[in-house]
Amino acid sequence: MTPESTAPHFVDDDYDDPHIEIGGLRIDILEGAFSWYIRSLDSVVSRDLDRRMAELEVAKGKGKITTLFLVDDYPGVRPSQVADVLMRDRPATGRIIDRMVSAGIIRRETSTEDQRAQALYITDKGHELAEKVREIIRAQEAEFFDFIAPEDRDQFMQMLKRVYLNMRAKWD
Amino acid sequence: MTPESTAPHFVDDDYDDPHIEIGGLRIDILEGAFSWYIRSLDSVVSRDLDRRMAELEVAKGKGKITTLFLVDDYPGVRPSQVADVLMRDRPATGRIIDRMVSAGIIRRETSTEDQRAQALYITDKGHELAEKVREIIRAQEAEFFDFIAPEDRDQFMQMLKRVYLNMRAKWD
DNA sequence: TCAAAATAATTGTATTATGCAACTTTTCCT
DNA sequence: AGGAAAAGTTGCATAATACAATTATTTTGA
Repeated sequence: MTPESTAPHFVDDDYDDPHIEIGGLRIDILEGAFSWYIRSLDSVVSRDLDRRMAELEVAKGKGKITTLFLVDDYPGVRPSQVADVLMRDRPATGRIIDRMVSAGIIRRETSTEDQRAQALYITDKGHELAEKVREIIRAQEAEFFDFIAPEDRDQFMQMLKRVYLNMRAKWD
Repeated sequence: MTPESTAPHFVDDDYDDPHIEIGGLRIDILEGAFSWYIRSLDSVVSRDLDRRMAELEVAKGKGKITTLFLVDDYPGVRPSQVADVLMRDRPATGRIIDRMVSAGIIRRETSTEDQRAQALYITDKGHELAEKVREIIRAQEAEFFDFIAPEDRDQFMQMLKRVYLNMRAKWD
């Protein structure tokens, strides 16, 4: 989108500095741990996302956005399938769905094939919401990760994807 | 540690597959968003970490581990400095500290130079705990990210570090 | 065929996080 | 000295979160 020349460049950062210093404190111990970076990045990204979506019905917490998109894309999807994508247990998934149903975003029906199971459907309101949320996420990606140069962008994305897939494999 | 040849290799994965499929559902929409991967990875990593630390006083939630290490490494560090590292507001940080003080992990004193401020110190119990936690994190890193080949490991770490630093810059 | 096992989802419980706004106390600045 | 700034605390409203136990339905298999 933005020409590479105008965007701040990834390589400009002192990325090869062996230690990170914050307010005079060197946080050496924490470095070297993937988990620490992942968890720190998550805080910032999630908080920013919450702010951008503050007025929408799917703000706060992890799972609602993915659920919204899944139901929007797969009419009749079942809670257990959603739980599987979310890598969360069914109670947690069920409560996410509860709230979304109360908000009139999705609709719950009993599956015709299996009386135990439910089939989820998006409502008109939910579909509109999904469009808004997609736009917000696009905006966040553009504004928040703008410092990553296009080449590095692909590489970082591929790495995240690999780690994600391997982590899923470990999870199942 | 483990020789490269025995570890499952990073490059073996179908990392260049353009879409990810879970239980028959293609989650194309979610791909392309850094935030989605970061948030998903966080869930898994954090949950695993919580399990490993279930019996310890710093289990659950983000911030306690970093706080523990900071106080252990920097005797007299102030809550506001901790909040700065955590990128969290002071109430949140204060409550983390409250619980750690109650648990006898750290000690709170009024700073001698500034009557408004506090100085935090680790207790013997806290120091022991820090050692245990360091070991747990080492174990998690080894077991959880074992599929990343050594070369890729450095690369991924550098990328995370760059993104982290840029995100901090945006935050301040 | 019918009881046991597996599967789908809900409910209950206890703990914790989270962000924001309002407030107190102390220090800094001019 | 007087107001602004800074360090922490408290209150409040929402919600997430994991785990155990329960109900209802379907599948399995002897």
